Amino acid sequence: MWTDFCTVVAIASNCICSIQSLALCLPHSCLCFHIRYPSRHFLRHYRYLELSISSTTFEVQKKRKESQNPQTPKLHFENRWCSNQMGIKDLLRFMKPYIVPIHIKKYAGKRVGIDAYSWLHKGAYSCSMEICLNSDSDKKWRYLDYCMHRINLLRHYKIVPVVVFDGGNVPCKSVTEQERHRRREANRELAMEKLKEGNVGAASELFQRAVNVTPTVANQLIKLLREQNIEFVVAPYEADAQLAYLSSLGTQNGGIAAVITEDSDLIAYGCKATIFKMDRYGKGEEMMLDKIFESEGCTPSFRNFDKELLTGMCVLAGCDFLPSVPGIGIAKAYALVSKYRNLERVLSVLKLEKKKQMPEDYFKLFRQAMAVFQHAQIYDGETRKLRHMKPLPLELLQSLDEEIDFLGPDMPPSIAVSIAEGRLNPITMEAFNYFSSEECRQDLKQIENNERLPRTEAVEVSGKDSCFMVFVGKDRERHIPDKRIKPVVGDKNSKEELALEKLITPLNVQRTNEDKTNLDYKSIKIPDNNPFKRRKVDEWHSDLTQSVDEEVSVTSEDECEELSCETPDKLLLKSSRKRKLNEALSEQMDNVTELISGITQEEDLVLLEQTPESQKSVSSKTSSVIGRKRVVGKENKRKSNCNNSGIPKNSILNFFSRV
DNA sequence: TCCCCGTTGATAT
DNA sequence: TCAACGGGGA
Repeated sequence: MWTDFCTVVAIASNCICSIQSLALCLPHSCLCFHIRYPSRHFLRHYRYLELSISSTTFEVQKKRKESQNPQTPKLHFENRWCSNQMGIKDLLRFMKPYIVPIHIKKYAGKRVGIDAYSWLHKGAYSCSMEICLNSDSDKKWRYLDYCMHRINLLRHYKIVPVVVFDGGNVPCKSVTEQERHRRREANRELAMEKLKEGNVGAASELFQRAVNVTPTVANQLIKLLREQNIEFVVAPYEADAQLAYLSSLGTQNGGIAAVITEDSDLIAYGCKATIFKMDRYGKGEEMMLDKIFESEGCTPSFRNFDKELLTGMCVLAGCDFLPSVPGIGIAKAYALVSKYRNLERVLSVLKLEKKKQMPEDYFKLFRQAMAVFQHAQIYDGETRKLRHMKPLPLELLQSLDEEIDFLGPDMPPSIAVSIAEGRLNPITMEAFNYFSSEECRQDLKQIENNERLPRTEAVEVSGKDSCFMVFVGKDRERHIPDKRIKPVVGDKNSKEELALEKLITPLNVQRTNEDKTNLDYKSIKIPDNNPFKRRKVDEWHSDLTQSVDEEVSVTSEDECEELSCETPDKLLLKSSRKRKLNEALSEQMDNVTELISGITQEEDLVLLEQTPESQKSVSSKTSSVIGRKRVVGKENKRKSNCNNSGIPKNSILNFFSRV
């Protein structure tokens, strides 16, 4: 409503207004916005747009910066209720006296939480166009390299990374989320226009603003983490809340010593130690909560503050869940809280001072925002259930009229577990395919060939007293670490299958284009991008042995390529020769082939045993061994690929190649 | 005088 | 995305 109103004002008054303000306010449907939304270059050179309206069309004239009249009346657009603010406004600047530069090695031997989306977003900048266009280029996976590079950096310093992903959207943040989504979409459309015009530079800048890190994108990282046995959890809602909760736990209970993030919200959540702006070498800025409350003679002083007052100050200054009252910034918020030391009193004073500018329901919204920071829904890894960070006191419940859905709706434990373990998309509630990328590629090939393919689907089964998830599809048991998630065995008349009424994902669902290309991450193996050039001799040695193995793998790859590079005629001739040879030998070699198939199955089993769950260490030395195993595994899989392209699986050629 | 808030250039990816 | 700067309202 507000944005529509602003647009009407802008057009009706035939005014000249700041183009950035205009961009903030114009609604999605406004043609003028789409056509004239400026590129950064445009913004630098043409500061104002003059809007005039003639019967049916808009005319937009550019005014050069140099010729602008400083007296030009500007419409002041406030779009406060569509906050694009990330975290608490100006909090880090305000807290500067308490922020100290550190190196991540300080946390050697400790568990450190990571806000995964902050890294995913940064990583996505380098390949934003590829992600937006869903390109087939390998560049699309750069964001994974970025994240794994930093995770490897932590592991290098003997830090145990605990990666935390965002889950579903919290209802009270939905306005902010919608606004962000709308801007991304607008930028994407403009980027496409620029691309059509051939202006790749402008398009790429716009794609950077359009890139959206979806749970599907994040799930690619989850797959890598799972393969490397790196601890991760998908929060039911806000990752910040989950991280703050983990930071409140002792190390023995799965707690973390610090959080690496870019979001100042962690301070409002009461996180004990937060590291901001960690760079590629491990340098960052740290803020310890205890030091804030303890330090003397430092301004601003928080000696008389407690966690609640600090959170209150953050909410007053404006956060993702509630924009600030006009005229109240971080400094005013601090002054008020410091003076009255009671949030209710601060609100009463504020109401007297800012009567006109304060929304009627500000008190309620303030309490809700406070409740999000103090009582957010988090996943309890021990009980494997959702719970509140801090239990909701009765008084608070009463003051909120017992409406607590703004914290995010409750969900059955089985769904919470599936989300936390990265098997269920927390937004669409569709099951992720969590096979390895190689298997997915095989599946996709089969889909492309219109072959019938058993799929894995998450299905909610409701009983009288229980609700649990089942997974239907191939290799079920192997991929289900959660014992409560029951595999459905292929008996179509089984009771379970009859009960599959509430399908979370329809069985005939097609994989989206996004899913399809995302499954193709060819280097799902450990990205070898450790930034440290000086390494020990034994590391060089292990690298050398690894490189020998890689050469083996490259050779087999070359062989495959050799096959694929043949002309179709030659290939046909080759395969027909092989087939004839097979047919001739197959009859005589029945017993042998049975033996081979036995070997194949056994080998497959060996491969299965080398699933990531079996890896017990994430140290660099072990990972090189794991890497070696995986290379061998990869080689085997490649061989099976080659088989698919021409040689029957049980053929004698297979046997000889094995020997 | 204080400090909110819009603008701008720099920076990283 | 962030820090710095300056205008302008309180």
